[in-house]
Amino acid sequence: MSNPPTLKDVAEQAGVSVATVSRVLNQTKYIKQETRILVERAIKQLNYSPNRVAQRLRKKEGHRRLIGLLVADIQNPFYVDVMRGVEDVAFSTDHVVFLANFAQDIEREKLYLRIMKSESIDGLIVAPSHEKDREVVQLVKSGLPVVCVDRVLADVEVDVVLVDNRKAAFEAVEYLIQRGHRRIAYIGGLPQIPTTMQRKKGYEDALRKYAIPLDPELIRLGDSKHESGKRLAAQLLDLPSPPTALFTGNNLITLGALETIHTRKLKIPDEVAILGFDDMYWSISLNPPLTAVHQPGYEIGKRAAELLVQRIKEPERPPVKLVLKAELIKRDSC
Amino acid sequence: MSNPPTLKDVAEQAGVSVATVSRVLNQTKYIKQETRILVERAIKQLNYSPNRVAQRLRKKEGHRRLIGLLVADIQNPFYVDVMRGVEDVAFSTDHVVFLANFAQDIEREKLYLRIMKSESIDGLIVAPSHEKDREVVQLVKSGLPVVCVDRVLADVEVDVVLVDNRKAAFEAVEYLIQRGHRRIAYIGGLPQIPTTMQRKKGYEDALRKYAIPLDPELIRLGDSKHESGKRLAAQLLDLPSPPTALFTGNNLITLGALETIHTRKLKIPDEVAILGFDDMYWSISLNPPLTAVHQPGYEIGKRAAELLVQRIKEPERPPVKLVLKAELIKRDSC
DNA sequence: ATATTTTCTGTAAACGATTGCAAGATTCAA
DNA sequence: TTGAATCTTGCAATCGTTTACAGAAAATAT
Repeated sequence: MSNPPTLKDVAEQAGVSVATVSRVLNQTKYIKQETRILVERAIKQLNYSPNRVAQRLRKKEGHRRLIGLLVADIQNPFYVDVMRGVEDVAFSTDHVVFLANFAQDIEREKLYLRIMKSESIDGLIVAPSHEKDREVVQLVKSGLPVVCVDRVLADVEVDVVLVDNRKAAFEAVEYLIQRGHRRIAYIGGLPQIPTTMQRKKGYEDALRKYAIPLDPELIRLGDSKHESGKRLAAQLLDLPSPPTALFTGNNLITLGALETIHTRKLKIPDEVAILGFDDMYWSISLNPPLTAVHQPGYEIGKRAAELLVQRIKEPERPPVKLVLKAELIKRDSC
Repeated sequence: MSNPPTLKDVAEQAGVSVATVSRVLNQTKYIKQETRILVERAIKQLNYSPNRVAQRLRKKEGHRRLIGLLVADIQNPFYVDVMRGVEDVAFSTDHVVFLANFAQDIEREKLYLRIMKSESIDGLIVAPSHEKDREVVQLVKSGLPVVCVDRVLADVEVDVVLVDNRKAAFEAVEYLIQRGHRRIAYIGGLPQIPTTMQRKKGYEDALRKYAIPLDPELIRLGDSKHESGKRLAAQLLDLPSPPTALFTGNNLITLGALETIHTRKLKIPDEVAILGFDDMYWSISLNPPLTAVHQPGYEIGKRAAELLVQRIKEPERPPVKLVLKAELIKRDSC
């Protein structure tokens, strides 16, 4: 109903000018005790709090900064961890995060990028949907502080935080081979996502090292979501000569594949083994406890946020590539 | 580096006044074809997009609206579903959502409410941390369109979307009793959260109906997080006369309790049964497939967003309470 | 031909804050 | 008492938009 009180309202209530009120709020020196008290009382009476929209418009160097966080899929627990990391840093460094989820949808990503830009954010953390993502590249070039997480950007210098996906995938598949598997399938996500291809390369590296022929039938790419994991796992298991082990390219795919295996009442790992990229904190409660590649999602988010905060302060610092360690957690699914 | 182009830049480039550019952008009639083309070309050349901060400051009505979504815990898959529901509606009705997660921390909730308010959002969807949440009540009273999800607010009229928690809990516990359990424990979340208490009441209703004495030892409230589920389950299992079944108050608690049970290598449901409030789409892949109360999280979010959009358009509409159906999904954990 | 209506465009005042500048009020020294 | 130095405040411009108002140009009517 009634609009929130403005500086002007406070000024009238206190009988001073808006400038004075502003100065009280911004802790400038040279304010008489009396007026300060007067103004503070008025602020309390009206329950005034400054309009950040106006502040952002006016100030170049605002106090509490706005950082955008654009993630690929909020349903994926990995990104939830990233987000928590970002948020904790933001909170403790007096930043606010504007989160958007584009659900692996390129159109939505574009829209949100436009919106973030025009919300005049002070910096952006993003997992670009592909290496050449034009919109993101343009944003970087325009001088906006940007940090990429999980996925890299080609042809442009930018801070990035991720794990060595190829190596992690290699180690995972090597482990499967060491456990005696020869027919190993890879279920990946969207082909344009850099991690999908990096993990595929790691998978191929491992097969090559052990001289296992690559069977294209055993490589299936989907859309990075639960449903595609379910569907592709079913396709693979229906093969005349089905794989004995599944290497699944992300959390959601893993859960989808598990669902297929369970509805078919297959025994893991005896009838089919599974190893997932991305761990979940409840992996131990899955049936059976899942062997998985653990990416430090929270850490990734935290580091990315720290880099961003730094870059906002010091825009000319040369870009950094931070490669964190991924770790294979051995449990009982293979 | 270079600041983003403004209306003024476009105007200069096109050789017209800023007003004209603005009119082209806002599709006003009375624009000559020639100038329109001129302006559009300039816009494209400069890759201009309007500054929404300035727009929000200037306009009261008629641009892409900003709706705030304040959730209690982004790690909880239930809220992720809610969020997706909200986001889908927002997207298709030309709204933008500003998401914040207060991680069950009252201080953080307060901060984010302040921030949302001063970001001049057009409406808010929130899961208040307790019934009398002063900040939220004040926001409602100030006339800001607000919709509560999952949790109610006392003493104030406001749109709300939730399930009948007491009834759902009652049915769940009744089911446990029918399966032969007599010593049933309840592990709840934070005591000040309305749902914690509603579910506790449902639990007590069921015991009372079957004349099972209430043992206060068997009721444990924690902080709604994974870790507390883990810890409280351990306490319960260490009791001289431990419960034969656990009724867990939310997703994260359920996963925590499962972890405890699994690290102790106890057989579910023979040695201890478990029934969780809140289902997860991968519940079937848990060990064993989890029996759980399914709340329609996506639907809750969707309905809440619809109500909010409606209320923004028509602020005087009387408040609505939408009670959706929760359903017990019977699997193998009890 | 002029009068009237309809198109088109620019000027300038908002929106709610911050801030350089200058003037008025105090204090203090001489 | 006077002059300088130090506080304290208000005026007004500014950030990037939208929009009421008015004036100019074109189209139409008389």
